[in-house]
Amino acid sequence: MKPATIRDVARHAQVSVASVSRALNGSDTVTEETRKRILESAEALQYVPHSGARSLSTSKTNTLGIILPDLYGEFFSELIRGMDLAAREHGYHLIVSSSHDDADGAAAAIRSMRGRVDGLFVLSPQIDSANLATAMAGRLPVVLMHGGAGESTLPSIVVDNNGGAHAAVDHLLATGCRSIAHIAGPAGNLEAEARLAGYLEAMAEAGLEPHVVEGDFNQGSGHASAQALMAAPRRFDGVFCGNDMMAIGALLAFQEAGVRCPEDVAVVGFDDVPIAALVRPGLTTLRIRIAETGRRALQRLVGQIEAAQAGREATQSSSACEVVRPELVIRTSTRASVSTTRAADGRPSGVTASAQGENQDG
Amino acid sequence: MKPATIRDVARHAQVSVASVSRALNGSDTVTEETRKRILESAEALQYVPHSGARSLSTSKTNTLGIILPDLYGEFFSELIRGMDLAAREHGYHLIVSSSHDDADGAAAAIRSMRGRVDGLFVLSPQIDSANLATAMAGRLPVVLMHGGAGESTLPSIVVDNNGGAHAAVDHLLATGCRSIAHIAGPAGNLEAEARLAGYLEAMAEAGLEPHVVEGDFNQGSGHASAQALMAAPRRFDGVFCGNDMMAIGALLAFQEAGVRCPEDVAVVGFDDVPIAALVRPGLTTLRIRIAETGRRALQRLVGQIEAAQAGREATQSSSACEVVRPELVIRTSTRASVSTTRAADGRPSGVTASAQGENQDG
DNA sequence: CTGTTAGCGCGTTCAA
DNA sequence: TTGAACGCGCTAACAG
Repeated sequence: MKPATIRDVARHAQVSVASVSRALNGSDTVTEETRKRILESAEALQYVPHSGARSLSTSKTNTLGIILPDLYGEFFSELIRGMDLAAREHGYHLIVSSSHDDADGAAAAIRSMRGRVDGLFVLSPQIDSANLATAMAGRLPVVLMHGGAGESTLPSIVVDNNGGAHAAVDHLLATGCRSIAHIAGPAGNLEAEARLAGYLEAMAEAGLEPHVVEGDFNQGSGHASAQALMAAPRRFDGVFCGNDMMAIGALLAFQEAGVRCPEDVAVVGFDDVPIAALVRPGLTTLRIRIAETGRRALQRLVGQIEAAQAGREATQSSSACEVVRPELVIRTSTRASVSTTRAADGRPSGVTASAQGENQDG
Repeated sequence: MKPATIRDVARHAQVSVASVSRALNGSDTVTEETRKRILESAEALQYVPHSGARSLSTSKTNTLGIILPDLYGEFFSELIRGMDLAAREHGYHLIVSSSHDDADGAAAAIRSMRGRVDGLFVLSPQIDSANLATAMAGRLPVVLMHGGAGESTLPSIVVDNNGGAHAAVDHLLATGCRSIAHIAGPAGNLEAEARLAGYLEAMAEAGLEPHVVEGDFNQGSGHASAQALMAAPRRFDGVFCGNDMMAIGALLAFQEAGVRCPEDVAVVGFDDVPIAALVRPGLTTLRIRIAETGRRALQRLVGQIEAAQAGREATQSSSACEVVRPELVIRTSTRASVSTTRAADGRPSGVTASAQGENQDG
């Protein structure tokens, strides 16, 4: 009744377990005849290697863990999708652990990964470097993917939120907006704070008064924040939202209130999740090639793991902080530009004018 | 340098490994004093139990596997989200294995799960019962979640696709449509085929000529199919799409072509993914409470596992095929109804009139 | 109450 | 080329 083990196969094939192991793992030197007999026995017994046991003896799980924060949405789906695609190319499985609203929870999740994974992606913005270091007793390879740009010495991939926010404000300015509000992400979230900081800086540089309402990165809060904005005495003709989901919520709120977009108010999001191109008006946003970033993160983690297995340290570049520069994608939620936009780094940006027809992924 | 093991802790605390195990697992009888000493040693050595090793000796991984098909999207994201939430309540981790476009790939993925998980969700519509049975050597608890309604004796959760399709056609009919086309999902996909069959039946019952174009469940194919529909000589005033993503693609295609929805053509989708409520016009669709279905599936799988650990068979109900009945959600992509709609099972349906204001999830 | 020992299923030396 | 024995890290009997 119970699944066959390697010893069952050995007995059936009249050989030792060592030979079975060798034959099945292809590598070593085995007589063609005995190998054939072993394979037949394995087939007959429907033998399937026990990954757990194998992991224990090889100290290699071929599994990677992902520590996610509480909030969910298209951003993380896309990221995981990109990672997953790359993972199977490299022969790895993915184990996800989400819903970590607090730092302790995330730390516990990280600890529970020991002996279960070969490496870890940490996406929880709540957990700070100190807690992380404590939780990481064991030198598990890791790739950090939460906001704090290079504040840790661990390998990481971060988005240039500040630059992206600047580009958003610049674009709104260039298209004629004079009074730009910001619907921010939740306080305490590093990504949200960096985007807010970028907004404040850009506004200060332009000599404009900032106007901030706090949301929580979910679509509902974007809706509510937009209503709050409309209820306030202060006028505005442009809104930069901390992410796309809030921007979509805002778009709907404006629509319900009879406020036209982009004529009356222009809206810019952040992330370029797939939905952004599907709403009307199409959402102008800062594109992060999400799935590709996920793929890239996976490559780096695998690189670390392989390096650790072989030599000592990973190649120099792999221990650095890689930064992803968002790209402004102009759709119809903002008006036509009247002057040249500048990229986050000051050089001419690769601005993408996105046509209506882009909505074909098939 | 290497992580501390239980023996390091035992040595440090001057006790045996057994005592350490007992102290850490809380259960047994240990003197308060020695327990305290052990905990201190564990703390000092930053000891973290090795889940892999523990799994091997307890033959319990506390991990559940999910075998996903190739296509990704909001539907699966939502489902996984629901599962994940429930999983951590039950103390389980989730390991995902996606991108299985063919039956062999899915079977291989299932095999590779041995020794890695305590149970499995199979969502790949490509794998048939025969292959599945072969791959499942080992009596691993499983919950099937692909279209084939009850064709297997394994526990499963299936959507009443046929009934949902009937409801969609009935609704279009009730709102005055006379010529209803169908954008179908990919051939070979059980869900897609069941929805197509339901459409064909309902059309036949109404004495109408069917009109089918095949898509692939992605948004792009919905866009292309709608264009194909418009290019064809045959007129139509309603479209039932195999899923929401294709419906959204179709919506955009109509918009681009200047065809008004719902005035010129009414559109109905299937699934009620989160985006469905966010596009304009709001998409009328058949709601599957996706996250909740995921939660339910998890409960059933855990129920099976616990039953297998304890007694013999799971409770009778857990080995059955549970069916999820989609609920018609009327938004603005279809016109106002002029007569009463009937539910899939013939009784008055719990039709939900969804207001504009529903777009607040916060 | 605690320590010793035997597996869990597999990879991998080391002899033969 | 093959086999016997050990170890991966931990839990669970069985003694003491």
